[in-house]
Amino acid sequence: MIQNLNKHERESLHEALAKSGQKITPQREIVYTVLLAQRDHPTVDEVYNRALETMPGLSLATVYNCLETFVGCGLVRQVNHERESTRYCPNLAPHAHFRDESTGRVHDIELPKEILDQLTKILPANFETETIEISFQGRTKSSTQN
Amino acid sequence: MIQNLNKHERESLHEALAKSGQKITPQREIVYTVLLAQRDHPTVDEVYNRALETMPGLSLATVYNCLETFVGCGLVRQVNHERESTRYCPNLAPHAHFRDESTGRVHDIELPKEILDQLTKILPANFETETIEISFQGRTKSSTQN
DNA sequence: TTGAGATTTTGAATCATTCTAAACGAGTAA
DNA sequence: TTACTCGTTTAGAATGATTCAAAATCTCAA
Ligand SMILES: [Mn+2]
Ligand SMILES: [Mn+2]
Ligand SMILES: [Zn+2]
Ligand SMILES: [Zn+2]
Repeated sequence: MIQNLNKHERESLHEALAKSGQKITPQREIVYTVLLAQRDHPTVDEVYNRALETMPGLSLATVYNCLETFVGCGLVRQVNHERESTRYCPNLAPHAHFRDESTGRVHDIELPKEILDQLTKILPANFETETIEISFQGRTKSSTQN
Repeated sequence: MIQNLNKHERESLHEALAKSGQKITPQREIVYTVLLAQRDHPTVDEVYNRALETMPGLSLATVYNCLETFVGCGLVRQVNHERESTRYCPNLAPHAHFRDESTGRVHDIELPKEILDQLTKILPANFETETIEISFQGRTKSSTQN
């Protein structure tokens, strides 16, 4: 089963929501809990099915709503690969994503600040960046499968 | 109107198709011509509408087919941003994309080889990359609008 | 306790993309 | 010429993730 949010986690949820004038609700709390519990970049349906175990009446639309809210207040990032279902990531550190094409799994890749800096430097002077997304596609060699 | 392919362009089209055992057809030639004529990363619908001016009977399904064929033989790249329609890019040089959020336009950003090299170095040893995608979102300041 | 405003819920609508099956066309063998 | 093969194109239906609309619930300040 899924642990509750600890004090610090509930704090950042509350703070992020409050900052954009929104409330903590049981549904939002559970959806956020699901995201933190297993950091495998779940799709909406995966979040929905995991959350159902804790709150059987929850609706899919609400999961869409909650996730959209979280993205809107900067608590969570969307991760898109090709045309697949959007995935969600609560890791707020700057990082890239690696999608293993044989398993479909998405891994976080830590992103050195210096690379981000270099990247913004390749832009023409009048281009102002708000976000940068970096995604790798490939395979992970066996051995100790990550 | 749209120029025909020049000798070199028709050559790379023929070669790329032949390499994967496929033929040049009038439809493929026109779709490829449309892509080269205006390098603004058109969507399928945009390609379709531009191609219709030259070949009125062309079907949308065929445009999907042709573009998929081109992607499959490495002639063209798909460009995805968020959940929007897929766009297509015939620029084979390594490059990133910048999406201007106020206009929706997508610009090519030249990508120094050294940055690509550095990027592959941040991966764990057992991660084998096949593709890297880098995309910026932001705005272009006015003045001489690019 | 009440009313306003936010949130959730259900089910329908959207729409880019994919699928299906029939028509077509170029090339080849008979 | 004719018939056959196989890849391609076409029209239209199906799919499926996401969004929308409207009614039901909830929250919370007054
Ligand atoms: Mn692909
Ligand atoms: Mn967005
Ligand atoms: Zn992530
Ligand atoms: Zn491009």
